Amino acid sequence: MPADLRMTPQRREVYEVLRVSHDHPTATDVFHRAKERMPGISLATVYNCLEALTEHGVVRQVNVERASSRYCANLDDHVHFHCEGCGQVVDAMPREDVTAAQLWKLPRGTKVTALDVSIHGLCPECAKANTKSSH
Amino acid sequence: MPADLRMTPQRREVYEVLRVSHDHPTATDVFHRAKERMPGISLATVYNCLEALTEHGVVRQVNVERASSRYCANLDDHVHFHCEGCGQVVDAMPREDVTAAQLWKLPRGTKVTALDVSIHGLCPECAKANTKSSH
DNA sequence: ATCTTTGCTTAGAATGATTCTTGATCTCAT
DNA sequence: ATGAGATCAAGAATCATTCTAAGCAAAGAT
Repeated sequence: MPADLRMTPQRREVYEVLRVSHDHPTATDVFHRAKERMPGISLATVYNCLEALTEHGVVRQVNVERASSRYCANLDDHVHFHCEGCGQVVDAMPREDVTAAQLWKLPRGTKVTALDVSIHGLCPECAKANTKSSH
Repeated sequence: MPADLRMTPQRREVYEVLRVSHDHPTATDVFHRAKERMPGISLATVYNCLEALTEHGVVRQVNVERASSRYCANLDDHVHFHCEGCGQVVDAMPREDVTAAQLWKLPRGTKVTALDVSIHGLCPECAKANTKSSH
């Protein structure tokens, strides 16, 4: 945990919710889960905590299209797969090191700081259901 | 142009604005530009037209973090580079065919329909300015 | 130990992008 | 022409998120 991030009870709780959740909850989801153990916490505080944690690189913000941001405590290098059937978001690990500059033509002198990839499609369950229902 | 997309004057104008714009305008940007030649057009109509055009695959919606959606008439396979310095969004073409399944581990049976990549960083101009100012 | 500064939390208001609603208008096949 | 189904415009509504103001709490200075 970064030294310059003051770990208040609220921040600790928000982080703990994310640490044990593997479903990429939204701020509201986090709020409801945190509330179970810390009934006084407010949604604004959850937003503040998520912002502080994100800025300090302790959690990742995951944006899918225009929907509410989701959050994730998995800091390993990974991308997100969004199932268009059931809406779930799951992590996908790279097969090997992938860098943007290797894969896309960028003007000479461009500095890449982050590569943000979302894969859209159907998870195995939805893909199967889809095949069956379509004949 | 898809046969099942009725090309009303408003849709034609919105499409035309995007065709001649290479700066990935937001819905509001498109609204202002369309208004110059079609003063009666409303923002709601621009949103409706953008939705219709997007659904028919004639334009692409580009989402950058939580900011307003941007739109783009470039249908070639490409990704978007976002400069954190000046905020511009530019297209980047793939060096060769890139498929999600090749690069990331996905559960067996996953069906991929779209790969959405945003590269964040500094464009050559901002990168240069940044280096200079930092010493 | 108390004062002060600074940052955190809270509730509620405000913002801003987008979507919805309604009634008018248009298109096109019958 | 006529009627069904789209589309348009204006404004209201929604929803995620951010801002504001006031109270609190911790860390350091006196």
